[in-house]
Amino acid sequence: MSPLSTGVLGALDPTSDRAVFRQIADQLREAIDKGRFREGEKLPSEAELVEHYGVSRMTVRNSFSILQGEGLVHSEHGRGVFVRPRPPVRRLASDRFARRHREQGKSAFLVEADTVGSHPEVDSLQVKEERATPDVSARLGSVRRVLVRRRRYLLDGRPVEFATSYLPLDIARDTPIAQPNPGPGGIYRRLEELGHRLDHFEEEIKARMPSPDEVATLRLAAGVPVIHLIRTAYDTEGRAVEVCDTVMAADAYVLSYRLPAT
Amino acid sequence: MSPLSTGVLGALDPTSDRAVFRQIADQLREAIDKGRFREGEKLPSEAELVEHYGVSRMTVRNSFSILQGEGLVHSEHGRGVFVRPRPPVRRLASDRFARRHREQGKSAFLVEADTVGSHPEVDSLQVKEERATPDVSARLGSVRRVLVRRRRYLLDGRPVEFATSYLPLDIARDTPIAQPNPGPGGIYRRLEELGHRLDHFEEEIKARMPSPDEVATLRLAAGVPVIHLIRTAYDTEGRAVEVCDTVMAADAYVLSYRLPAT
DNA sequence: AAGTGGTCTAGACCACCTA
DNA sequence: AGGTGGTCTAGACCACTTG
Repeated sequence: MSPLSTGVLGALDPTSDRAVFRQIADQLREAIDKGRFREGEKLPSEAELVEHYGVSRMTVRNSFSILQGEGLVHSEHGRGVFVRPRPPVRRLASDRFARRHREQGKSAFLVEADTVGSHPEVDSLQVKEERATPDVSARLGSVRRVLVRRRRYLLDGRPVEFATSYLPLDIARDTPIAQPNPGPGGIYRRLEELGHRLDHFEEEIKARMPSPDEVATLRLAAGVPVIHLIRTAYDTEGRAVEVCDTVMAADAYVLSYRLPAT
Repeated sequence: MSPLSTGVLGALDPTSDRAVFRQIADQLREAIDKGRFREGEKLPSEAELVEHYGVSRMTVRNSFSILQGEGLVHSEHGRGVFVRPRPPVRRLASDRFARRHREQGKSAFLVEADTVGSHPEVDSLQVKEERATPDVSARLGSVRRVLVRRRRYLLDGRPVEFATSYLPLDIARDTPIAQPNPGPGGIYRRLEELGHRLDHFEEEIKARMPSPDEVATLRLAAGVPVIHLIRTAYDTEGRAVEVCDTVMAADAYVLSYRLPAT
């Protein structure tokens, strides 16, 4: 409630063509960018900004709404509007499916979380048989029914990724892959034990805004896109043996790939 | 103005806890998802929805604002609110930097656009020397000054990507790379001619909402994230010879990568 | 109890587009 | 000219958080 909390903000330019609520958003954005408001810090309240700029409350709220859409701030009912902190980031390296990693006991997700000191969890585990969607069927080579494995990954209690694997029934039915816990090394190691020696993976990446479902599942803040990754695993005979559809909170990931120049 | 244009929409549930503007957004979203409103089609006007639901205009506008944030619709001043059409997508394959492509005459962007029948353009070309930012310097191995090449790529008149390349001065100064048009095969081919045989590239990918600058440069619609890609090129001696920082309209791209399983 | 953001109303004037 | 969205006001009541 300090009268100085708006001290870093300037005045409006009444001669400008730019809408008032955009000018206010511009000033707040600049203040955030310049570090005048730090991560996690509370911005001036709506009432203070109404007072400072001499505008109506809806105008101030429109400004906040812009910044929220840009993912710069988030609001907490009854508490205030805060500069959104950057969450810890999960880096996915291009060697993450190397056989040497599979040959260790734990799954890639758990191993990696340990090395960065985060607490990993997997929940919403679901394994069942379903009819293949046209897209999955096309990727797996005209398969009718598939084994589906869904699971959600969390780091330090925060959901970061929701993944769904699809495997042809003739490969996966009545194998450890159809168990909720497929055992050490994960399903890729089981596939190799079943004689499907893995050759390579193909990953397709898109980014988009989340659906309301995805907002709920990943507990996404406003202004956070998702990375939608579809990976297909091929064995040495050129057969697609798994499709994995993954939706990731974009603010929690950096993907990295190595490309040959030859 | 047809009284039937809201025919696909239901009634509000006054007993629901869900805010009215969210209920309206839900109904519109569902209608769009089910194809009751097609791509590019106009939604009922604000006035019609005010009439249909018996709410105030601001409430209807809040609903539209949700859908806009999700990238589902876009508004045109004086015309209406429309279902946002999905633009044509540019697919980037993981072999896009293979030497065989460099050895052809044209740049990758132009070749590829031709094959999908789009009209490619490059503008805002800018070449100059600058001090390296800390991040670029770290990636290039403690380089102080760099040659900077900026350019914007367009497909069929639509900006889709804005790229900035950084090269160490000792490599690029007084070479064709410092020319606005570096010649056939692009700067990667020039680098090889200068004795820097390329070994591999590393790409780092993030997704996030665009800054206001990026919205302007790429003419992004509301609710469209950007893919931020940073590529580093390494020569056979392990030296980083170029860093390319690229911001792409996420709705215009699918990236694809091949990962080894070994 | 006081302060905060969340929702909603009922107006107003403007700029833009189509006809 | 009439319809459309863009901006803005001045209220109101509510739900949530904090002291």
